Amino acid sequence: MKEKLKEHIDKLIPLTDDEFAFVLSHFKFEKYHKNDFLIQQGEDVDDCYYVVTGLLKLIYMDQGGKQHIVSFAMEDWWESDFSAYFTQSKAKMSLQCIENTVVFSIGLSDYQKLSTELPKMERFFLQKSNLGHIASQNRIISFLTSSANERYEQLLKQYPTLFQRVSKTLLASYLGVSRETLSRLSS
Amino acid sequence: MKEKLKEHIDKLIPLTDDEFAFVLSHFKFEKYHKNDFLIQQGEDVDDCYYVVTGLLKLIYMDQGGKQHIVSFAMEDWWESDFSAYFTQSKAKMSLQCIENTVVFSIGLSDYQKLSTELPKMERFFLQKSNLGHIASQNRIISFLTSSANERYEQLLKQYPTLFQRVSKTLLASYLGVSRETLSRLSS
DNA sequence: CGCGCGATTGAGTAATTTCAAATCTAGTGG
DNA sequence: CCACTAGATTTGAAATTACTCAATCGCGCG
Repeated sequence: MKEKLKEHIDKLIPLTDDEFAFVLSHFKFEKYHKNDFLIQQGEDVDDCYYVVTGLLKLIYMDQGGKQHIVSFAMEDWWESDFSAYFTQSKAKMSLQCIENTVVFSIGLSDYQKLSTELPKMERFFLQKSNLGHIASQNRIISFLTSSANERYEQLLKQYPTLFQRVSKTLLASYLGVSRETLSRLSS
Repeated sequence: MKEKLKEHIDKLIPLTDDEFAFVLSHFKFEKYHKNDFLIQQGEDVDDCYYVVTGLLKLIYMDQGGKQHIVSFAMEDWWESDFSAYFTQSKAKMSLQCIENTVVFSIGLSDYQKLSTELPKMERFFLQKSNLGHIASQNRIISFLTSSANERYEQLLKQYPTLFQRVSKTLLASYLGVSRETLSRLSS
């Protein structure tokens, strides 16, 4: 478990064993079961999560009670309701397990302490944040330029494993179409 | 001009005058005219831009030659094709002036040097990147949960000044609808 | 005045939604 | 092994929404 996190960080910013031990001391190791909530809409967001194994969904519930998948968080992903996390406000989204999931979590004060005390980690978080920003922008581009059908094909190409792990209903909710429409798409 | 940048950074991370002078030495000061390109799709992306005054559009052109507005960059915004910038690859998007625009620009090596030599700035860039990520996610949520009509109203509420500064055609391209459809929306 | 550009309107077509019904699938108990 | 059920998926049909292509309108500017 620890090794996975170390390798993950090392890919961007190589750390010595001592440095990694220091990093690790800021994290909590947690296991959740399918359908457990890590974050509940309307409540405080204490932690940011690194997914070791399992699968999470970040969901936004609209006024009509309909759920929308803002993001899937797979192995090696970092996820939270970042807006609520960084501003210490109530969650606008929920983070829930699709599968049993193992994470490392870090509270905001530890996140900041770690960033300050080990500049390499601030660099790491900066690069991760940039990548997250870029990923979101690519999703926006796919909404702007592609039909539901094309978005579906892009998703399958990019994350072929999702196909086996989540229901079509959830995929539809991620793509922004009704489950009936998704069911009628080609391929 | 310099004062605007300093105030902007100070809002998140207060700097001494000496520190700011050091920061500023990494930036270039540039003026562009309406319709000028700061970044051209397919070419190298040398810089990231802070908009002092003016207005930019970040556009993605699809296979059919249709332009899509990924983002407007107004006063105090940071913009670039971040993917191409950070990975030193060719631009997938163009950045073009809607109005005459004044910017501070910074090359990647200066960005990295500055981040390393002045940790406060790495902290600043991290916070900015987080905010950018959050903004993109909110835009995704509005695609998932809202009709074209609602997205239009949200945009007007959030950036009422845009309304006077850009053509309806561009607004439509930002919202992901045809200009004819936008023209038929209420309000 | 007349040109050009952006915005609007009209009409037909295509895509998507909604609601309802039918089908499929996996797990359970007889 | 079969019947049964709950949940997910698919299909059908009507209604809505958005798109495209074309024509028209409105206005600023030479």
